Amino acid sequence: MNVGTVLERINKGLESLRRSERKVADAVLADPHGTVRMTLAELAETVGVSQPTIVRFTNAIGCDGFHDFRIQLAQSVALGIPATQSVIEAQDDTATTVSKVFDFSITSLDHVRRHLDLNALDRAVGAIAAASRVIFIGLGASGIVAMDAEQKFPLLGVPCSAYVDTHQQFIAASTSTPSTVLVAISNTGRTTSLLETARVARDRGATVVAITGGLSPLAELSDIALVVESLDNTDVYTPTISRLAQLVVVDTIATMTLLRRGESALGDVRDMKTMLAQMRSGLPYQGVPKRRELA
Amino acid sequence: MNVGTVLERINKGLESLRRSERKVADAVLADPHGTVRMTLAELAETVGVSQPTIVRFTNAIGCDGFHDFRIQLAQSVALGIPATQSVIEAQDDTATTVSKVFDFSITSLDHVRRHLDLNALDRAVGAIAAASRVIFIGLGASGIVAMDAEQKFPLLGVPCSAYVDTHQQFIAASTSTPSTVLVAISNTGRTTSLLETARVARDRGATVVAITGGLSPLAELSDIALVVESLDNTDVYTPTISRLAQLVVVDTIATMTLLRRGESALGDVRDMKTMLAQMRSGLPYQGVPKRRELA
DNA sequence: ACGAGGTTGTAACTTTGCTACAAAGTGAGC
DNA sequence: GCTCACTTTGTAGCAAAGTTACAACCTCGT
Repeated sequence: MNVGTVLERINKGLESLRRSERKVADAVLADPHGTVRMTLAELAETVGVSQPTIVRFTNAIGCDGFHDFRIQLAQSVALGIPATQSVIEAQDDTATTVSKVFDFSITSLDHVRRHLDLNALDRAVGAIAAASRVIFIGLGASGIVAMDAEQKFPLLGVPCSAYVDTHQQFIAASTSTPSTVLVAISNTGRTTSLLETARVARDRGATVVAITGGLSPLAELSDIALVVESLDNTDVYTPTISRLAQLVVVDTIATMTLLRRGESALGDVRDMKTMLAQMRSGLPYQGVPKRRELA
Repeated sequence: MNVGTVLERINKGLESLRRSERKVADAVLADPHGTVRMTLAELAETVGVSQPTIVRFTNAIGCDGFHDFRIQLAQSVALGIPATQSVIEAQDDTATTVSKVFDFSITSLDHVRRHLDLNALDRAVGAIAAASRVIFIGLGASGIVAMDAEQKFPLLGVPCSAYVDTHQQFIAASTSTPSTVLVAISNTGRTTSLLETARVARDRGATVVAITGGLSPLAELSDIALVVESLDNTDVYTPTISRLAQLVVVDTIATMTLLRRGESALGDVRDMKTMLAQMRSGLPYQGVPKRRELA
């Protein structure tokens, strides 16, 4: 019952509400921000129904009284109005557009945060941490995520590479071994060439990890499927949000891998950061920094 | 006074609180999630102070009574505990680690959403929409953002390219003209080579847009500075969050550019999405789709 | 040690949200 | 087309929560 944010639940349960309660729902959806600051009496007044009706409404959508409703609504509003309930329009001014784009991004991340399969994540980290070689593949926006991963994992001592070219992806998969982990990134999970490549890797005994937007052919053929639901709606104004969530999932895997590697890898990363800061400023190489004690 | 979320404000004002109020602050920070569900009396009980003290505390941190405090705290908690107040630790289990990484990402985006300079953004969009050529440059994580932009802007009819190699960046800047827009992406805003390149473009009359993490040499020399504060803390476990916010800012610019271009560009994007979906599935090219009426 | 300033708690008060019950509306069956 | 059972909505009183005025208490300087 209580899955998703209040706003999502109101939308979903809209049909099963009584007529007066429906009026309440409409009023809340019309101005969620305003509703947060209202008292029970005020809301009843503006909607034009009695106070108990409001309370019954809050119960109907899975809240424990008006108090609980108000808090949950406040939390929902804090994240923003999700893309499923809002559209960017041509007449929106700058502030509105910025709000909407950020709202979409934040609510999307919140959604993934709630729905990520922790068990699958654990297994993916285990596989990557144990791998002799990690290959990230993706096309388009997912290719960006693959390249981002390629920047991150070598820091942790995991030898890895990313390929955003279908031929090179195929070649890499063809040379994989049972100790290889192939991370295939695709929001649709249906891109033909990527599926072929993943099959090749699987048949060569590699572990295939999929980062994908839902149940899909890619998810099915992979050993470990990380489903990152993007809630991308079809509106063309809506920027491609899926890649953000994918990036954060990759961040999470990287962080967890680092945690497993323990203090030694941690020290390496610290040294790297120090040296990188010097390099950026154009300073000559000054030798590997002395290890400070750990925090 | 009321800048930032409640949790941030509590942390900042910690010193200026009375002793009993300080006890309240500590209790709230120790368990923000639990505090949200508490009543005034309960909180007073658990902290070991009187109810009016709680109320005075809420006023001290800029809330209008306990009610307002609870709502603001709920909103703060909904976004998550920011990286400035939390550290990923080796003993964290999977669920905790995931929460923390997502919390850091979401609170960071929320921070940018609140602090983005809308005026600068407007000017950046105006410049890009009017440009004959747009060049995105960045190194490391910011290079990823540049490449992401390169994927997005051509869809809007803006001719653009991204360079993640210092030499190619320099060459591109050297061939820029007054109708060129150079978007330089750098979290530190201090990387020597990037600064040199930006200066070249500026001296050739190009418009330089900086996407950077704070006031920095890069921000100073650019025509339009988009400051995207990242709140990256120095902890090595903390993944590089800056790039996420940069990506969303690029998304925002792209969306606003599309809005300015109007219906014609919009139709192009729709056609592209249709054709791309076919191509992904391995279907042969079936001709440009007929334009449907607009939503 | 005494008193002024600031700090904290007590108690009465106001507002707010909840619930039992009554009234009104709705629809099926005769 | 009327009646009866059931659902839906509102009224009114009540319990609980938050607020405020004031008194007691510390604390620090003289």
